[in-house]
Amino acid sequence: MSREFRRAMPLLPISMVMQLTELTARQIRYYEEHKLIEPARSEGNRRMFSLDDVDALLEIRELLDQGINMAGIKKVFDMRKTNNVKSSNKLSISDAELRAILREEMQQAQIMQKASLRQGDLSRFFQVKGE
Amino acid sequence: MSREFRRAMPLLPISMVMQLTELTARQIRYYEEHKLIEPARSEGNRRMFSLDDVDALLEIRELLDQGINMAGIKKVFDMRKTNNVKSSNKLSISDAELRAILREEMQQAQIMQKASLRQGDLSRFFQVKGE
DNA sequence: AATACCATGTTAGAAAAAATAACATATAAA
DNA sequence: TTTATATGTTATTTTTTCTAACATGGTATT
Repeated sequence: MSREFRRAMPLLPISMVMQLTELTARQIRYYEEHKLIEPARSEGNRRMFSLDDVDALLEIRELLDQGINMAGIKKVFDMRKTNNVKSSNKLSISDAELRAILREEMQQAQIMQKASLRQGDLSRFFQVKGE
Repeated sequence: MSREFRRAMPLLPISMVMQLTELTARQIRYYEEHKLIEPARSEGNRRMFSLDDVDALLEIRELLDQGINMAGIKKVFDMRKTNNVKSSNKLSISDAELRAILREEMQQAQIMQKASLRQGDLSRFFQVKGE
């Protein structure tokens, strides 16, 4: 419980998140606008991000790199959310479904050959899920 | 590599550290002046604190609460440092864990102290959207 | 081809946070 | 009492972040 709490704790200013995710402030705010993340706000209205937020942003970046657009990313996030509710644990069926959606979205997106950066996972810096 | 690296990573602005430790900015800077902590600096010269820094500050606060003055705290810190080098991990690790536990308990206490929403755990510190 | 939309860049102006530095002060030590 | 400690307070400047608006290159649609 407390580990989850820590990961959900809003601690980081946007500058740090920019560095960790290699996203611009504009992008981060845009994704918030589209409800992909919902960072907390400080008293003075500054966004404060949790490690969970950073995770989400890293995943967004990864999906973007794969040529998936906002609509697709939203779908992926929604599916993940509902899947988590149902089978509170790891995937297998959900994984297959997810791949299906990904393929679909990738087709529609006419992927261009972007050198696929390997996913910059938070595990470089933080304890993730397992530990 | 990762665990220590993560905990040593400078992520937090001073405002967060103030809330986590319940120390004033003045105090935190004063302890830095006395070399009890050495937070990193951002490009623009802002102090960025690691979780290790927060740990140290929590311990400082604890010792202060016990009536120990700066000189005493310095000594304690020095002893711990040399102990870490000499008797390697066994002692220091358990000690770090102890502090971690203490911190968790504090957090838990803060949670309990207030019936809160899932993301509202820190709502005395932050204004969370939709609250 | 022309148009519209999407995701992001850029810029301006305002507000908040944080830095340094100086001076103030209550308590403890000498 | 005088001095030293540890922290408060205030002023000023710099950095960071915010919102909002407009700009733009690439896709998709018509």
